[in-house]
Amino acid sequence: MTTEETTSRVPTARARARAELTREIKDAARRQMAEHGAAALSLRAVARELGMVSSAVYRYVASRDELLTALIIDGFGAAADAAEASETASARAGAATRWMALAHAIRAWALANPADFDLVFGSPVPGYQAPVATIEPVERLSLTFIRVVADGVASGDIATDSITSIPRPVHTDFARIRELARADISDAVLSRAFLVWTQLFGALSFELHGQLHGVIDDPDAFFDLQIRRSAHILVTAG
Amino acid sequence: MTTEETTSRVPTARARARAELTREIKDAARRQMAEHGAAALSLRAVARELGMVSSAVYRYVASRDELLTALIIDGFGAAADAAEASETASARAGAATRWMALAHAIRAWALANPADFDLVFGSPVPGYQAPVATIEPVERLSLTFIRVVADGVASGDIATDSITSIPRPVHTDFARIRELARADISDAVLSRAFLVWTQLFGALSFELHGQLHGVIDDPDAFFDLQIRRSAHILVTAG
DNA sequence: AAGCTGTCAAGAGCACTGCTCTCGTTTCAT
DNA sequence: ATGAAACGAGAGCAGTGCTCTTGACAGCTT
Repeated sequence: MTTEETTSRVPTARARARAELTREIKDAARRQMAEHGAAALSLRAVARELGMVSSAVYRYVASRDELLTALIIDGFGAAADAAEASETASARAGAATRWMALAHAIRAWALANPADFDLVFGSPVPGYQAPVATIEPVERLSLTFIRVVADGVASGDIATDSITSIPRPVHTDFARIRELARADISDAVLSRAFLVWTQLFGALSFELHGQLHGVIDDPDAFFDLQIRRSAHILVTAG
Repeated sequence: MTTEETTSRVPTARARARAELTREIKDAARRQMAEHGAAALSLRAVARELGMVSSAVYRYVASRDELLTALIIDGFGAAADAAEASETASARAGAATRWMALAHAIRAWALANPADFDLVFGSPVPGYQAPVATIEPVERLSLTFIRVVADGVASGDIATDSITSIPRPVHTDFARIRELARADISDAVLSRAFLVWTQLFGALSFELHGQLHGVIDDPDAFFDLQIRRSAHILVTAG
């Protein structure tokens, strides 16, 4: 993080020790973040856990924010990876099936890494401003979804109703997305796609933040039902 | 908060001063929370703003968490109030119209009080655990929504498809909600209601957390479109 | 009117945070 | 072998929530 690697072929003992320690710091930070939340991540606590003094950690990590950023990129990259894996695994299936697989993959990741989820989709940590580098994995995740939709449209799985009138400014936004994703998805379908996409994260937010407590006892079954409905919405002309 | 009021009819000068200062503390805290986020709320900063020393604030507020709780209840009560107001204002309209009005009211509140939104629906503040008292306004908000749905079912605005098979555990959960809300809403409709409800908060979360930046330039138009779609989903049998 | 009681603002202090700087030491490359 | 770079440790600054003590004052009772 702080310094440049030497260009020697064989990594020196120091370099290896450095890589090792950097990894340990990230691991400890990840553990703490998972346990006490991202906002409570403390460099001093990380240092304590590793049996070193706080200032020593700064040899490996420039700042708390930089560490946070690294964790975001790693953690969220994992989400994008999981999504892409589910994508390729069900690539031959219909659009509805693929969407459900994708949604379940994202949920599994979110349940396993709630802190990462909050870091990207939740309220931002007070002093922390997520740098541009963090949007790359988010974009990858979104594009995975858009690809499912585009394929569904191409294969005819997703009905393309043209009735719904799309307001002018939204049409402009949608046109840009089409261009960016290089996918020919009609405004109506794009709007349905946004609907199920935001619904997914709304449902995850509710589940992760305990909003379902005392209301829904079986979140798994509930989520599955919800996502089946959303798949139907995505596929069927409204 | 800390001490008991005297039982005298006319409030003494001291009691009035106390009430006044308590209000000022809450106001200042609310301002700070709106500006820097809930997690960054600092009692010392509040004290500074009011020109007093930090320890003096503890005469009026037991702890930072208690202050946070008070702000949640107040702020979220406002949301429930706004929702109920929109409810009574459009009580004679159809279910779709009422739902759209309710959604817009909730969005308006969320945009005006993003910190409160995060405090209730976002990632919890590190050390803070929301006490039970805070769920009362949340429940009020949910019940307002359920009433709209129940009325829509009763009036025939909301189609009651019975085809969709609901898993056993979810059926049990739904039955309890029916009983709790004293509303006769079929499983299928209830499931649709959950869908649009979570979609609403997913959309708000995306908008409030900047997830739409560079993607959607006109959030107002976009939200309106989304909520029209969700109204259609709520009303139409899937 | 005097005195007692409880409330008040203020300050010092504890343990914690992120972060910087300095100081010797160790390691590596030349 | 020597000089530079990297390193761990420690002190220190400014900030946080919160507690305890102190001295001043208001309001009620006698």
